[in-house]
Amino acid sequence: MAAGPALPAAGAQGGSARRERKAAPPARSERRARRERRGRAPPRGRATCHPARLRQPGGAGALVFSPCGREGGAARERENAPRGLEGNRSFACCYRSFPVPELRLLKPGSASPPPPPRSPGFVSQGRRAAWKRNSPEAEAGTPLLAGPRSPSRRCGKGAAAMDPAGGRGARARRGTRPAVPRSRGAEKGAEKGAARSPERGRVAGQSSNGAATPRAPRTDAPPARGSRSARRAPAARELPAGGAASGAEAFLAPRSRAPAARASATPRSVAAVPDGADAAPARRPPADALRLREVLSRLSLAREEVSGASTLVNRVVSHLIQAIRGKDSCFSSIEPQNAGSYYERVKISKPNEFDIMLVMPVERIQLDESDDTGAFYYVSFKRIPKGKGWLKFLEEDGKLSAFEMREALREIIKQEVKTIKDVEVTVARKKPGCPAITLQIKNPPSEISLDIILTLEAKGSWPISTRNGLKIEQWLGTKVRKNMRFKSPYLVAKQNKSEKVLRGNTWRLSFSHIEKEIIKNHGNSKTCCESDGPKCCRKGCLKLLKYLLEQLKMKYPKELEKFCSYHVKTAFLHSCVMWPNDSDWHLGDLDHCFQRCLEFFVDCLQKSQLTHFFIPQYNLLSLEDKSKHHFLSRKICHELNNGFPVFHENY
DNA sequence: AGCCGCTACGGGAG
DNA sequence: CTCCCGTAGCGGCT
Repeated sequence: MAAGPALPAAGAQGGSARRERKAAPPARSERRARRERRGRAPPRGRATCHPARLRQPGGAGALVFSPCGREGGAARERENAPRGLEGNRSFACCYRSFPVPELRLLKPGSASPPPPPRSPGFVSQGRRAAWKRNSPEAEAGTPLLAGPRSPSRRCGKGAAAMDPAGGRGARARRGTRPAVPRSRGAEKGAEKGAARSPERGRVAGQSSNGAATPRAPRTDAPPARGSRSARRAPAARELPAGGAASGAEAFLAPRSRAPAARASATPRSVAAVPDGADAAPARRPPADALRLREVLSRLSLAREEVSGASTLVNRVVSHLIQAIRGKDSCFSSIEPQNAGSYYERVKISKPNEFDIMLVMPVERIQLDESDDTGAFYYVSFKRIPKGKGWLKFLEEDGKLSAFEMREALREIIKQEVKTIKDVEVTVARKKPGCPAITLQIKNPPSEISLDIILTLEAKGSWPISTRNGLKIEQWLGTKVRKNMRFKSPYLVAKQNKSEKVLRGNTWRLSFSHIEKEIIKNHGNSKTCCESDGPKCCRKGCLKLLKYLLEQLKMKYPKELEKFCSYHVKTAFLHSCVMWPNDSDWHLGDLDHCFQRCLEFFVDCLQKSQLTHFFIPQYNLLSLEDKSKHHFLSRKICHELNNGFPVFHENY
């Protein structure tokens, strides 16, 4: 992107009325312009909405899906043999082994041209400031419990009266004064907040006292208003004939779509012809979609719980970071990086598990594969960093000992948790082979589990084993993929169990930071799930997948102990690749999309083949556990064919 | 140059 | 809609 004073901000280029409105305060637009001149990406990199990005699904995604086998061993329908993958190497390469969905691709001539590159978009750097802000002092005024819930959902006035004290001046943030030039020290507390731009959270014409302008209930499809919708129209017009339905949808088996389409607020054409006998087992009553949504709503995190848990976790983490940095010169450069489902916003049920990576940048290291998975490595230094205290973690052969490093960190943490006041924290017992140091934080009446993961940021390019992974070109774009691969790969201190002698010197590649980025920016079009953009059900599907596995694990703890949420997350990411378009994930099609993900996962289980999303040669389902994979696949099929009874069971 | 206070904004809950 | 948390950039300060 050429820099220059005349360069329009990405948001303006995208033509979003909302963004232009947001850019109104002079201070901010000036900042943005300055940022652009300095060649930086716009905040969060999501401001660009290139009409051509909203292309028709010519790349892939059109499919017909047969239901999986029934409980009891009915043969799976296989009449939709894989074909049509030619013309799309990435899919052919990675997904040819999935026989059930049939990817019918448009001919090269009819396919849309490759999408224009997206703006870099991923400008992430752990910022210490954020962590400092979460210090106990900053949190002191934050009440753990929000005020009583307003009886009405539109709680403008009531909400304005809620908890006037609290962290970061947020309560007063949406004042009505225009943005004023910043001056440090002069504006504290409410003043500070009042100085903020009032534009956010308000629509034109809304009264300043917080009373909401009456409006129609929200639907899945935002009404055509503002310039965003208008600009989306050309892209829609590019779609193949078939009205509002995308090219992909035109191919979709109508079987289980009919109810979903009814649930969708967007009028869409649905093929009228049911597809024969295999339709029966997976046909869902129309109420299914509603029930899944009801399940989803049960899984959302309560605000008070989030508030309480995040306060505790942030307090503990910021304390530990300060202490660890000061204790050992080797760890002085650690940066916390939030990871895992809570920070990906796909945590379900309770905010009781947090993952924090403590990232240590390391330069000039050499990675040697420790086995043929392509995931485990020995780490050694090409040149040992001076004065950093690394020597004590090196073995005789020069390999960096993951075990020793983690133990050193663990010792520091064990000492430090004792000094944390007001919060009761204990270090959990070691779990063999687990890269995390798990802290238990008392949060009566329950506990929060905080996983601290020692992570090396291996400055340099990704190992060769990842070369054909991350096949997101059709879904997120080639530029996004390139930018992601520009980021350093991470390594976590994880024992490779396949080693004959466990010496604790192997490190496993970790892509938590990339996964988080993908899940937070999951749309094929950049506006997916933004407040004015179309909502998709990708996250909903992932949450349901996690919930299903969680529930089944509760029901069959012994049989399913080997499965973890990373399996379903991986299957989900593959699903996103197979159905790359936002039109494949309409919010109203939740049940259909969820089934599709599950059927893909079941297929992986039946074949004992679930490819690591970033390391294609790495199979997450080891062949030794075939019977367990089949067990889970049978249980999932049972759920699929019976309306997910396990969602309504309590364990 | 790096730290840190501040502001802005997205996303999710209610 | 508002509220709140997480995230990220700006810019003053050291």
